[in-house]
Amino acid sequence: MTRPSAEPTRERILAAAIDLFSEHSFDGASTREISGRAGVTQPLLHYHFRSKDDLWRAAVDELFGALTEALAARQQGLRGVDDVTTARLLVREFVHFSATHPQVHRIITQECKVDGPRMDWLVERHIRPLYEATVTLFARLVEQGLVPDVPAAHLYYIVTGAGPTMFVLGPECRRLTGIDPTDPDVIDTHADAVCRLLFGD
Amino acid sequence: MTRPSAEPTRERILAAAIDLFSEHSFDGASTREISGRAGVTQPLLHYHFRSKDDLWRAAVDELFGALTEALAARQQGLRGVDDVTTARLLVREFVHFSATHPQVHRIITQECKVDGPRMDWLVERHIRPLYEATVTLFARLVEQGLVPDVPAAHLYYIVTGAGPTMFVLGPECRRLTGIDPTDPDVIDTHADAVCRLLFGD
DNA sequence: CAAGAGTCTGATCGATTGATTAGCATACGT
DNA sequence: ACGTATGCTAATCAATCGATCAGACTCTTG
Repeated sequence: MTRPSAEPTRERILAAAIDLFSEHSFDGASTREISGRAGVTQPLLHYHFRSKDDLWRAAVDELFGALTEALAARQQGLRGVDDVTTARLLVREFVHFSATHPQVHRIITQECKVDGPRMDWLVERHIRPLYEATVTLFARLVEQGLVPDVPAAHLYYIVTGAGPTMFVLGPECRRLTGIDPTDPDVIDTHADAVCRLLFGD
Repeated sequence: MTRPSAEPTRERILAAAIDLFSEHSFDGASTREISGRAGVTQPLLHYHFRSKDDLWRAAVDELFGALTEALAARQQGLRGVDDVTTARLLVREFVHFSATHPQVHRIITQECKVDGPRMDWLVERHIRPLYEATVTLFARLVEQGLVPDVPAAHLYYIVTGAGPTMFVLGPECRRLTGIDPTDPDVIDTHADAVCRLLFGD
């Protein structure tokens, strides 16, 4: 048997941290709860990550890295495609990712409603690149009259609001409407709806 | 000088609780922080409200009471008006209220992403009535072809996502876009944008 | 004026928080 | 084979959490 590698445990801790930070907020998720779900002892968190704050940053890096990668990969396959189709498919990809990874928008809504060091870090490191890319694409569409004439920043918040909310509030959605927000058909229906409102039929 | 009445202090405590619960979540807001902002001592919270949980419920009642009242008052003034115009103006009212009271959607996104007694209580007491009213109105509009043919539940989550998100993430919006989400002109622009996407020009 | 109810504070409780320390066990380098 | 670095745990730290209790102050009532 080989010497136990640190990597698998690190990953298990990060996965537990992503879930619990996104569900219970930074303050609400205790290090003991995270270590418990990861199946390790609490001091091990401080061995792999120096502090709770460092653990949060590592978890957010992992989560937003996956989002950025998914969007970049989708865009790679769309070289030469016209702007409307590109935007349509990127919005679909974003809705789909938000449905399968509701933790992203959960963490955003937790950290970005109050000023603080975590918000500063999150915005500059992960959100701003996505925002800039979204806004330049939407601005081109508005210029060409392919999308209602709305300031791009407002379009950004409309998409990032309308797309993920149903899945961020997944448990509420199930209880309130009876609809299962993890059902692939439901996800497709929602992506259709958002795209239809934005780009027309 | 008259004997100090309990009512003003109760209101100050509730106002502080609404702000801090919505900003830092139930776990993240300590009773000492709330009492400090309200200018009273911490044991006084347990005098006016039996527990932190009771205080949270009272604060939520106050907050959602204001929302329900604002929407009801708006609808009262629209007796006899056609469905599209009614929906348009109610959505505008909702966006405006969400902009001036971002605490509403902040608390929803905090409590409704995980099952629990607070979510059950919040959904059945405050959210379901608003949901039912919204869905029946939207279903009529879809039936008349006045709104894209999208299941009403999805329209509900699109509106409750696209409307408040810019204001829920107010500090982020300011930092990310330079736009001041408390500016009345910005609020109007956003309400315009949401209505245009939903109901056309 | 005296008794009592209502409003509020200081002191303190046990529980839980993030963090630190000392030390155990195992596999690798020499 | 021996020493050492790596991965991990048990025990425990001070700080903070929600909550409780006894008592102080003030106005109302009889």
